[in-house]
Amino acid sequence: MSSNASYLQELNEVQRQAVTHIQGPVMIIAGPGSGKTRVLTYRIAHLMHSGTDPFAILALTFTNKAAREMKERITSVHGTDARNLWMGTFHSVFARLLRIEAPRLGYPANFTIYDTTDSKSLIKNIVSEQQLDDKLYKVNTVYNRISSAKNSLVGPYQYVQNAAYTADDESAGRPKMAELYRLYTERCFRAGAMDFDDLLLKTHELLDKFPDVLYKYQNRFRQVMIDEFQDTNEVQYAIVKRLADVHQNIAIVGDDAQSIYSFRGATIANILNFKVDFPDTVVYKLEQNYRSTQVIVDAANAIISKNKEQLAKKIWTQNGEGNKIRVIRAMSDNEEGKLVSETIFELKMREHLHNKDFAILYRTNAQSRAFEESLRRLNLPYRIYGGISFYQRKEIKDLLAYLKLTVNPADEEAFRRVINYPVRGIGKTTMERMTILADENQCSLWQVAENASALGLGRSSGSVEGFVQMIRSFTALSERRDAWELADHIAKQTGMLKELYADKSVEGLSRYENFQELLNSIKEFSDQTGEVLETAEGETIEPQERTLGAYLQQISLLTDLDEEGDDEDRIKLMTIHAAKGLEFKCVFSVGLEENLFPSMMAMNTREDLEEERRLFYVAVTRAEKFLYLTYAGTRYKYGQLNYCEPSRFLEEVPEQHLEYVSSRKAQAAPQPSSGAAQSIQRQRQEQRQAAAADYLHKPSPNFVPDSPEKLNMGMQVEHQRFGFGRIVGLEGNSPNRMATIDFAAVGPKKLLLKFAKLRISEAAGG
DNA sequence: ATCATTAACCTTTTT
DNA sequence: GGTTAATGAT
Repeated sequence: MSSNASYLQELNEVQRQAVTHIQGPVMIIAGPGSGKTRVLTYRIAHLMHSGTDPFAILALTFTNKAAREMKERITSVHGTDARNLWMGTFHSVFARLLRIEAPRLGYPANFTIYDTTDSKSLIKNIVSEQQLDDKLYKVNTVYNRISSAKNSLVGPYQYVQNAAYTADDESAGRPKMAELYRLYTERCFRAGAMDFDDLLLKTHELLDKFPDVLYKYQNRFRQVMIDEFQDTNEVQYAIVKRLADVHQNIAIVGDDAQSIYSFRGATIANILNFKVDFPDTVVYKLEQNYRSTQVIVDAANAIISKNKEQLAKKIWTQNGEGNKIRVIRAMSDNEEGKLVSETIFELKMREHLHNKDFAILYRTNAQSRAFEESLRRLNLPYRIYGGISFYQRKEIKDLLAYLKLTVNPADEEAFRRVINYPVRGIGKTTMERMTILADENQCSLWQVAENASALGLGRSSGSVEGFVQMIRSFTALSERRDAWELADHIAKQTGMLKELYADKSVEGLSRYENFQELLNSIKEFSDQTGEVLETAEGETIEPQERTLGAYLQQISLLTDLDEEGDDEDRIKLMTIHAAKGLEFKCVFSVGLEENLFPSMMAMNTREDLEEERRLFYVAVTRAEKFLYLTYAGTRYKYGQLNYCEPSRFLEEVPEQHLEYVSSRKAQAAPQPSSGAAQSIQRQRQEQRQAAAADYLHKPSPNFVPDSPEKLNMGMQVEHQRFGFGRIVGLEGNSPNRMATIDFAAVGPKKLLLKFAKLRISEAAGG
């Protein structure tokens, strides 16, 4: 290699081989913490370093965040032209491709992207229009059925002819499923809309139907890389397989042990097929873990070894042994929250950690509330990832719907959303009549609206046509104004802004703030200058085109995991799924109970259970230094109290790596070795005793912490939890100034003043 | 046609 | 527990 390729020095032997092997198919099996991202980024840097045009490199990830991170790291290793890479999520890259090629398939270039909510709302409409029983044809069922068909490359036409699908539907008493799929597809098409799955399915269709298009992209992308390959589904693999078919330069990176998305169609078969489809594949295994302690790596290995289906590999580490994994049992879900928060509070001080070093990982989003409450009570800053995204809020979707209509008036979901918001007297009856008319004429609702009076809509014609005029004026304006100016105009013109401003309730205020935040984000987008770039082939593309359409596309593929704020010093709360690919100094894997984790839905087949176990493996391997496993004895579900059994997964962690904690007092208590189940029994008793003997200090009713500058040697102070004590030592300078305080109840403790909340109860005498 | 109260549904996991 | 569709009153 050339002498200035100094970045190769930073890699171990296997990593270096994987990075420098740039001809032909490569499979990189990357265990947790094995420097996977490093290998990916350095490989791309190396490609460019070796003369590959960045425009010829296609790099696909599953999250925007992973893509963004990689771009940043490549830029820092290699230089500035990382922005020219075709790098992003499967969905965003192919949306971009479809933006160019969609007209070939009869879609407008400015097609709308339906998010899950849009899709489900459309399905709901169709089911009711077809006068089918919505208890039998549940929205979620229909949606999932259609989605999984799409992910398996089965279109509506193939669906009817596919005995496996139709037989399933028949036996489930849902013979109309195929018809619903057909209608749904048709409606999306008429609305000029693609759902998430279409972005993949239509890309595949495009490459399949048009040899010239296939040829174009096969030759454009001379290097293809895929991250988290174990999560790819059938369509995704079919697409990349075709793209790499000619040059065979394809590198996949993944870990079968971290495959946790089979519910979304991901299939391990892709890893097996890869070797068949690309017979010259060279495999590299990254097995050294740089992330976690010996104890954590050992425990993770033991857990995953319980699975039958897996590729052979042995993850090892040179890191120190580290602390034992602590198991905390709480009486209830609320106490679980309290114990976790208190443990964080304490550990943060003892180990001088930051908030952002902590993560609370759970199986379901619904579990977040107990932690949220207890963290707030202790004044610990946190951030919840997942749940309702910013872009899912009503006030946000409303404005976005106007913007979408401006770009693509055929968009049915956007139309329905704002046709009567703010109220303009177009109600249910009118909408029903319009829906029927659209169906009779095989056209969009918009086209019906355009001809409202001609089609005989009667009284409402006036308001409907007024609406049409308004949207047309927005479209006209959008040609002369940027995205922000238009959004601002719409907000005022429609009266939305006024209406939101008028609502002075707490929620109303927050809705208004969200609305402003959206306007700001549009402004930010508009203010960035667009750049027109040229490819090696002399073709012009505008990857950062600052149009309204581009803005809408970008945000429709955003998750709230992608939102800013990674650097903020907050405790992170998220599902284990969302945590994949991340690492934290200290991880709490919570809710380790039967029927929750493993989930009740996932205990029917061994495959399901093994996926849950891989999920547990992912949770455990997120931790660098400290790992806590917690569970509760009772938990509320739908507001009903349920008794819980400890998860079977707890028993799969080798006993010698565990330490059972009943309260802060009992932390150091030695445990004679015995079965995990027995220990859990014992823990139950200890917990009860500890609860009775809880010495915790109750802060004075008017407890308000004093600022750290006021503290001096010898002062009597009160701490929220440790009670009263005297300052016997002060060291360091702000912001890392520390005090040693001799507490009456718990003895001397060293506290970081930045975090400790202390109230001066009595100044030092003399 | 709109607002307010009631009933049902829900929870895996996400681009 | 909380949201959201369906019913009923103005």
